[in-house]
Amino acid sequence: MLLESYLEPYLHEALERIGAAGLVSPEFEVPRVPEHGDIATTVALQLARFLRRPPRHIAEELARHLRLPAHEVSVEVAGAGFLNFRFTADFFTRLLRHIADLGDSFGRSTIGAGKRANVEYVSANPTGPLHLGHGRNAALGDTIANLLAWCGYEVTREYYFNNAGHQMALLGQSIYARYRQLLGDDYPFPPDGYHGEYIWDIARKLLERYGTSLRQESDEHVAICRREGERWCFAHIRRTLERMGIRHDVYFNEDSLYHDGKVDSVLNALRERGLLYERDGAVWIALSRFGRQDRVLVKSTGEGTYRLPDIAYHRDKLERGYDLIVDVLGADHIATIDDVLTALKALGYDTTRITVVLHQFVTLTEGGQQVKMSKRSGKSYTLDELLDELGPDVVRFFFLMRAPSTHLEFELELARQQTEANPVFYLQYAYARICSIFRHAHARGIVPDEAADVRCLTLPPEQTLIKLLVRFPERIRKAAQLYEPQLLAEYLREVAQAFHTFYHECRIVGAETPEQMQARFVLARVTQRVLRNGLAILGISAPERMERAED
RNA sequence: GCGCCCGUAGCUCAGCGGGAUAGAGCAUCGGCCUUCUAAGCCGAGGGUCGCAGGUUCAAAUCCUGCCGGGCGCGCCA
Repeated sequence: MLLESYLEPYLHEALERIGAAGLVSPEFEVPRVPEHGDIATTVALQLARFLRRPPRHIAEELARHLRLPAHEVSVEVAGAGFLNFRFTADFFTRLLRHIADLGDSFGRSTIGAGKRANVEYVSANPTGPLHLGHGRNAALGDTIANLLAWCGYEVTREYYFNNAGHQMALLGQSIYARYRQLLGDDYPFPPDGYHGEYIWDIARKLLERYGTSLRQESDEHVAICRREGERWCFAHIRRTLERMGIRHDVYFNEDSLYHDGKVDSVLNALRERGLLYERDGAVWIALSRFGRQDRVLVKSTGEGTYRLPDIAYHRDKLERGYDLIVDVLGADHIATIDDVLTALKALGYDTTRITVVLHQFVTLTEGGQQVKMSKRSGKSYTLDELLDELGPDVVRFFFLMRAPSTHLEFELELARQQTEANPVFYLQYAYARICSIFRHAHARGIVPDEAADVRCLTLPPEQTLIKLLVRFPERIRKAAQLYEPQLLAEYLREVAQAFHTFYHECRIVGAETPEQMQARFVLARVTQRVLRNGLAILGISAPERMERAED
């Protein structure tokens, strides 16, 4: 239970008694320093201007009229007019008992119960391997989906697969050119073609499978290259994502929007609303009516621009009836996504169901110097190379530990360190250490009692840890509602820290009494669950043992 | 030129639905392993929260302007 919701009725009552009910809605905050109590309200400060009285006086009067159960909570007036509440140790141990009984459901909420959410992420074109930016997108999207699931949403994880259009044609042409070059032909490479080494790999595969039978240039042969290239790239992408523990529920093909008539349908709908016009042989959408720029939807060649299927795709997601649609996009989509949303709004859709999570770019550094190219391949770093070098846990954590809206500097030297410097190991170590305690107890024939009385946990390290654990559900909810996984990462660091401190000051096996030992087992068990489930939401493994690095 | 994001400790960043002494990690310095994993704990130093105005009882947090950095502004995706 939240301390706020516990206090609200008492506070409301006191406000009524002093004739100040309904003037403001009381704000609560968790004080930065423990001396200021467990939770504070600034309601007296908020009321000062309405009551035209010094806030300190209002606070004192409120304190006098608060009828709090003394065995649970006390109040004091402090500073300019804060009301600081301090709960008793007994109150917190009862909360601990409660959350221990919740087991693995502790942390889950029902704010999304009965609602369906769709989270679209990665959605990279199948024209090559995934890079760093895709990695950040993947980690963010997957974690946001996990967070929403913990809030009770029924979550669909979706990948929008851009397999129509110009870029794919270019992929086919690039592969075809390499294929011909492998045959020794002096065949020109397309000017904007894909230069990566993998294009040669695909061409070699084609050579193995088709021999020289594609040598005669034709649309059909280039189409074979395109198809094989798409298949190769997509398989590659899926493998990379699987290494990060990511699997989508739905792979939505862009070309299906054309085949199923959804592109035509959206064009018709826009035309009916008078939002389309022709100029220079192209079809434009009149977004300038909504304060934006007009854009081409159908090129004079008859091809759609990428905006057209994007609108059709988002319309399709809206039509599928999701209560919440989340798009995780890189900063380069800033301009276009607003066009899509504006068009959908013009079609009468409720676009407030769509939330766009934009993340900024990733720069890779090593010793403070920007790394553009991989030393191994000489090409720009791929996500696979990063996973090879660092493993999925470190990669995911580094992508998640910063707010999406900030530029992310991925420091290779720090990430490589398998020791104290690396923040991800700090969390995993706390978990492994707890597991070790239970192993140690088991080896000595001690059986932890899950239902033990925990009222004796009144020491500062014990109380600090309990107070932190209690906040787990609230932190998940906040991270989910703001789409900011780093809030959870930071919280888990605090939990790990509080546990390490507790560990150093309080023995479990070897406690003063059997009762104390059993109570501390319960505390360790709840901490273990919070760490395991928190790490699972971030998509990071919780190892039951970690070998100590050699000095 | 326009739009979005960022400017907080030597470095990387939390905090920013306003609140009481601005935090963490790394780096630096000093303590702690006959006891459940020292990948740990305890402590120290280090800040005009880019600058200037404004709103407020109260601004790192909200508003405006400026300065600095990133990204975007195609009949490319």
